[in-house]
Parts: sequence; structure tokens; C-alpha cells
Amino acid sequence: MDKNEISRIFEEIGVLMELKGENPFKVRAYYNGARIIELMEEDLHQLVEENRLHEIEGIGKALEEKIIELVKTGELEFYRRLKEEFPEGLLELLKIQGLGPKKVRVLYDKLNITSVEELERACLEDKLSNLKGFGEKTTKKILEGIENYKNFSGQYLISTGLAYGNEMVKVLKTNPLIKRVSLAGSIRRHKETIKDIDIIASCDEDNRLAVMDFFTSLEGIKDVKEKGITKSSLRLPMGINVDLRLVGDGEYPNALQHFTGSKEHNTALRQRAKEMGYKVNEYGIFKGDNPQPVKTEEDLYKLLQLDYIPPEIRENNGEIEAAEKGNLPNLIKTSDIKGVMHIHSNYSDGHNTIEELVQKGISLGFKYIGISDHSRSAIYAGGLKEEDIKRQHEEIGILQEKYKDIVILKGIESDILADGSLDYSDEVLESFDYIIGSIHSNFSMDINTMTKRLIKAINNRYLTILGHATGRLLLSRPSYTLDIEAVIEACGKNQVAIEINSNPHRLELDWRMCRFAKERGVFIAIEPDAHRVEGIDDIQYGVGVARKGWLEEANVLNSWETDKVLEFLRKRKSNI
DNA sequence: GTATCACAATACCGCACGGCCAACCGTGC
Repeated sequence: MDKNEISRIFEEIGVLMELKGENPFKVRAYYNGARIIELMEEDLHQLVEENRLHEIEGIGKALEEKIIELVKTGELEFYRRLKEEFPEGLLELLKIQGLGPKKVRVLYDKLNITSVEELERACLEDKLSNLKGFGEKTTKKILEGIENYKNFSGQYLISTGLAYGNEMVKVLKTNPLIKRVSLAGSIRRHKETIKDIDIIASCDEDNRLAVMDFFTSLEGIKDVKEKGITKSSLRLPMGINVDLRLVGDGEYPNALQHFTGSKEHNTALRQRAKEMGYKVNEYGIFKGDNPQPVKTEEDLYKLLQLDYIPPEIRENNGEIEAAEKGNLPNLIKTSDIKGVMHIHSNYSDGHNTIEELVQKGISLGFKYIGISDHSRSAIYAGGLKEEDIKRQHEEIGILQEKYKDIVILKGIESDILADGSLDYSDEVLESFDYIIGSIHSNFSMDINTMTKRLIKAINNRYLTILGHATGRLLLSRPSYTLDIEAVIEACGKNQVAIEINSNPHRLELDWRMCRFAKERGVFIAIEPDAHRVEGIDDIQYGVGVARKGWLEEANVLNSWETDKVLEFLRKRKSNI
């Protein structure tokens, strides 16, 4: 059993214990354990072999025993028994906004509600208002939550898709019968959320059955939903479906192109092919009945007299016209990133010391790294008081002496307060190299008040970067209401950069707005919002969003050389 | 359940807000 699966089980144990009403700290120990295992760099099996699990902070005797049982037997008696105490549907109910373990428990105990459908019916029949702690407003709120849930159900974050998808592809590559294999579909296009994992592979016709046997008997799958010689579908324990399509190697480029989509892109591409006297489908490209020789996806686009269109921008947003004219953007790459500025240290709610973060930056070849802890109003996150800031700046000074190959910047992630002001006096704000401004509280404002609040912050000369501009959390919380276009325009006018927050739950500024920002001369900072060293690797997801938004090096602040970035920060601050 | 400078007993981010019910509890950041 691999660490992702063990992490998932601990997470679920945490949820079930909350339902049971266990001691909240005990519950947190399991959530904490799940996170530690997920982010662990060492080999879990090796740690079990060497009996070294307890050396990890946060893993005590009880969790150690459970991990060992899972690794050795693939099962966990404690988990099995815990699961039996509640019907499976209750876990789904917890995903509904406004419903926590306590309320779900009451719904189950008093009304025997075990599924979202039953809950919806009970709300519509007004059965909840008789329950203690429930009233008219709660029912209304739950119904809204259900609506929201329905829009999100069956979807997963791109990070989840990539983690499992890449692993699947890696395993398939070990099979010598498979000639070529790749992820396809929305994962390959780097959509922020995905429904399933699509994989395309090629092999000789005689080997199809053997390859499908291999695929459907892989370790760690929950069940096989369908099995054929051209398509098989299976489900992973966490619920996500994986489809494998198997074609001959000659058909591979077309199949890959076809199943990468998007549907809209393919429709437009087929239309173009038709005008040129070709026919394109998932099996090939034809002139009359004659298949045209195509060895790669690149060949296919070339035959249609187009530059190669990267998968991320295949959304029928003008990419075909641009490819025709040779005007495709030279999309930003992860290797272009020269530093990051949105990182939390253990001064606030981050896990690592500044020195550890700096060392990680150096190991990634960064030329600069900025520390931006939470500001004083973010009490839940240990926001920095003025004396903490002084202490932090002193430490950064000392570290800068020690590490000469990287520039360490003094930043802060300042809360944008309800009235649009930043979280410290001008004198304190002046002491930072840059300031990221983000909204963390008072989300429910009408569109005008919220837009004014943001624009007031953007007009403040100390604000350098607007953090997670719309506050959405993918698959759980919609953006707050704001006039995003007005906000972007204000950023352009003031030369305030906008962040693409690379945390897989955020991934905003949304790629759909990136081109709007680009066209208005707004610079984008692709930031990890890391709370521990490993979190910095999340920039890969942010880069995916930037690519989807047609961004190039010139648009991305932290792909610039150090001098240019420092100049940008200095200029902004002195712009009175 | 974990960590701890008391090895048995204690602390573990802490506050705002909304809603139900009348002073608080659950949810969410």
C-alpha cells in the first residue's frame, strides 16, 4: 500500500472520529498524520523496515502501529470497524457548506438521513426546523450548499489528477508491450479541476488483450468498471476513474490529439481540415480514403499548416488563428521561474524556518526568495506583530550574510482589512521590500463595496502584489462577489502585479482572466503560497494556469532577473 | 493521539460570525 492511500485512510479516520464526537485533539492527530505521510520524502516502506517511523515528529505509538499494519497487511482493523459505525453517505454530507460533523450527526440520529438526496428531500419537506439547533435559515443555507455540491461532485483537483495520472503512466511505461503512452484529456490541458484520468497508449494489435490484462490487474485499484481490448475503465480507491484507450501505433498521434480535446478545439480543427480537403478523426487524417502519414501530434498540426499548439491552450480561444499566422505565444515554463515571493515561515503559520526555505530556494536554482508571513490581523494564522517583524528582519539580515548566492527579500502578506486599508502603519509598511495584499475575512460584501475595498488597497503605494484575487477555493467555495475586470484594470494603472496562487485549491487568478490582465499590461507573479518547504514545488500548477492564460516570460514578474524585479519593487514603493 | 524541561498530567492557532434561542454552539478562516 502506498503512502497516498495511507494518507487518505488517516484523513477518513479523522472525519469518522469527528462524526463520533471524539476528542478534537485526537482527531487532529490523525489529520496531522495524514499530512505528514502525504508530504514525506523518505520511502515509507523503508522506514517501516528499519523501524524508524516514530522518529518522525507527529507520528507516535498509535499511528506507527497503524501504518505498520497497513503496509504489511494492506488493511487496518481499526479503520474497518470505525467505517462500519456509519453509512458511507454521511461522509458526502460533510462536503456540503455549513454542515459539520455535529449537524450531520443530528441529521443521521434524528431523521436517519444518510445521503445528499435524502437531505435535499428533508429540506424541501421542511423536516429540519423541528430539530434542536436547526431553523428556517439553516434549511435555506443547506439547500444552497446542496446546489453548490451538485456543481462540484465527481470532480477533482488537477494536483490529484496529475499525482495519480503520472503514477499510472509511469507504471504503464514499465510494460514492454506498450510503445507509447501519455495522459490526455483535461489533465493534459491542465484544467484546474478534472472529472477523470484519460490515458492513451499504443501497442501491436496482437498484444491488446495482454496490455489490458496488465492494466486491469494493477495493484491498488478499487474495481474494474469495464474491460475491452480498445478501452478499459477502472476506479481508484479514492473514487477517481481512470480510462485507458489502446490504439495501434500508427493511430497514436490522432488518438492522443482527439482525446486531449478540448471538444471545441477539435471541432474548429476538423472544420479547418475539411476546408483544406482533409478529414480528421480519432483514427487518422485522410485525403479521400487515403490515410496521411503522421508520426507525431506535431506532424498532424503541420499537415494542417499550423504551428504546434501546446495542449494547455487548446480551448478554441483563438489559438488556431494564432498558430496559422505564426503568432502563438512562447509560453512560460517552470524552468523560467527565477524566484518566489509568497512563502510563509514558522514566524506565522508556516512549518519551516526561514533558513530552510532559503536552502530550498537555492536547491531550485532561484536567484531570489521573499518571505511573506501573515500580518497581525490574521490571528488564526499567527500573524506578525511589529516586534516579530523587527526580529524577522534581523534574522533575514544575518541569513543574507551567510547565503550570498540568493537575494532574500523582506515581504509580508498583509490582510486587506474591511475598509481596504493595509494591516500596519505606513512606517511599518515602509520597512518591507514588497507587500502582498490578500483578503482573508469579511467575504460577504456586495459587489460595489468589495470592489471599492480592493481598489483602495491597490491604490496604496505600498501594495506590490494582489494575492488570490477572488478568494475562491476550488470544489468548495465560490469567489466573493467583485468586479474583477475593474480590479484588474486598477492593477494595470497602478502597476500592481496580480498573483497566480499555485496552491491547487486556489489556482487563481483564473486562467480565463489572465489574457485580459496581459492585454492591460498587468504583470503576474506565479506564487506557491507555501506553508512548508515542499509547498514551493506547487509552482508547477501555477505555471500550468499561466500557460493556459497565454502568459510569456515578459508577463511573469518572477521569471525576471533580480535587478529588474528589484527595480519594479522600488519603483512601485516610490510612486507617491 | 502526540509531545513534553514535572514521566503523570497537561496543552494542543484563537477569534468572528451566524443562527437559534435567550447565553451559546457550530462552522470556518
